[in-house]
Amino acid sequence: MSARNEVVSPAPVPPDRRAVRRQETKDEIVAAAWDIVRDEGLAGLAMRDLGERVGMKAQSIYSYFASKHEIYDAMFHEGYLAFAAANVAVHDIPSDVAEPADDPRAAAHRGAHRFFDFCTSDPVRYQLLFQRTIPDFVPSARSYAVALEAYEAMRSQVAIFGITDPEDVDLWTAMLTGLTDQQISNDPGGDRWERIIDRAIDMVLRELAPSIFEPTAERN
Amino acid sequence: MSARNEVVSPAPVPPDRRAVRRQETKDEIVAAAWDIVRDEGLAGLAMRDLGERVGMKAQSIYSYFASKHEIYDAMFHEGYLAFAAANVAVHDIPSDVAEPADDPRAAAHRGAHRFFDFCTSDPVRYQLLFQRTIPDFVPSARSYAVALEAYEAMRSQVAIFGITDPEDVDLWTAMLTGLTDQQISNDPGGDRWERIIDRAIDMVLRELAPSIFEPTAERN
DNA sequence: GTCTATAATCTGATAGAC
DNA sequence: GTCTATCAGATTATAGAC
Repeated sequence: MSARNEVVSPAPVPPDRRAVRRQETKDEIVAAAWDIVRDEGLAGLAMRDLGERVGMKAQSIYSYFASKHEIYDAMFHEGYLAFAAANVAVHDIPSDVAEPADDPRAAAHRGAHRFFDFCTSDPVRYQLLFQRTIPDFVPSARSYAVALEAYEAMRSQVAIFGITDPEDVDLWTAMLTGLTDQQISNDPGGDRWERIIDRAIDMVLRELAPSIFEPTAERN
Repeated sequence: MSARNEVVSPAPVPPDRRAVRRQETKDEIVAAAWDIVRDEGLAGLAMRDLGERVGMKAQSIYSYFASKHEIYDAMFHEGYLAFAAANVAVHDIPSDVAEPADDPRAAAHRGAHRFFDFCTSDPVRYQLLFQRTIPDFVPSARSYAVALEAYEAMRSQVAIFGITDPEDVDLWTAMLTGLTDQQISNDPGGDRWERIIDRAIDMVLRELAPSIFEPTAERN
């Protein structure tokens, strides 16, 4: 990331302190943007407010981001990195605790709750990442690549449960986003749809991977 | 559609022509607002553009609506009326054609497709009615009542399929909005999730109302 | 009921001094 | 890298003439 070394001191890998500092400030700006957006809504991000929150004039932000869209893009990028991390984390859970690590049904339930929690914990992020709600915003190639990676991670994730057919994957995602969406839109802060996740997941698994429910299921 | 008679002549109930005219103009403004919003996004509604589209100055609109929010509210109101109408329409379909009118499974499939079509045919309307995306907008009591009515209509609708338990209804709505949402967000204009509606509905019915699938199902 | 005029404010973005 | 100054325009909304 900060690979450009401008001044090479005696060290082998001299971190360009200029670039590091710069990146820190950019991160700080993006963090402030998230704060604002959570308060004012996704469309309510104004350069003025943003500058005020990081302690500089709005115009100075243009030293770090060429436009407002570039800030949205950085948020999009960051959001999908977080999403991918949340999904991957499903793997490294207890390996030999209560439930066998390779119990696909338990893994499916965990995965569903992870996704649900990730989305409902930050509705505005959900809006930015998964709904097309900012009219002109188109993610950059770099950010879009991260989004695709995250989707692929999810695909390989559900493949563990035995869901590989594209239509099956679509049914899975529809069920999950449906629960999530209803929770966010109709019971924000509550748990009305969270309560029925396990039931919904079992229903879907029974449809898509019934072998999971067989007494001594031998996968594949 | 154009059922309102403007000139009544010797009729017993003289419609206040002033009021009628006024209502017509209000309807025209709201219709123009929908046009703009479909082009520019829900947040992209500007009084200037709105005035231009109906052929008057922006300021004149304030003779009809006290604020921009009142226009959003009128759209919300109109949208839920349309939603209720679309749902109710499920009843009066073929009564003695191919499928028996009281075949709950077929009725469920029809209802699902109606909802799906209603939503995907106008994503911005979907956004206004079902997602909280305009930060400050809160529907008026009058509009909210219509929204509740529409929800109740949907409830009595699914009751026909044998879905009455609140949690069951929530699972039903989650599945439907999930299919809808994925279609709008990830394949706008396509049919990737539309294709799996019937399968998804059967899956849900098998979970919520399995008796439907019994050879000679006697309901209740 | 529609207009002109205008208030009062916010918008994203640029130029150039330091 | 941050600032001042400023552009060029948008926004919603009100006052008051006609």
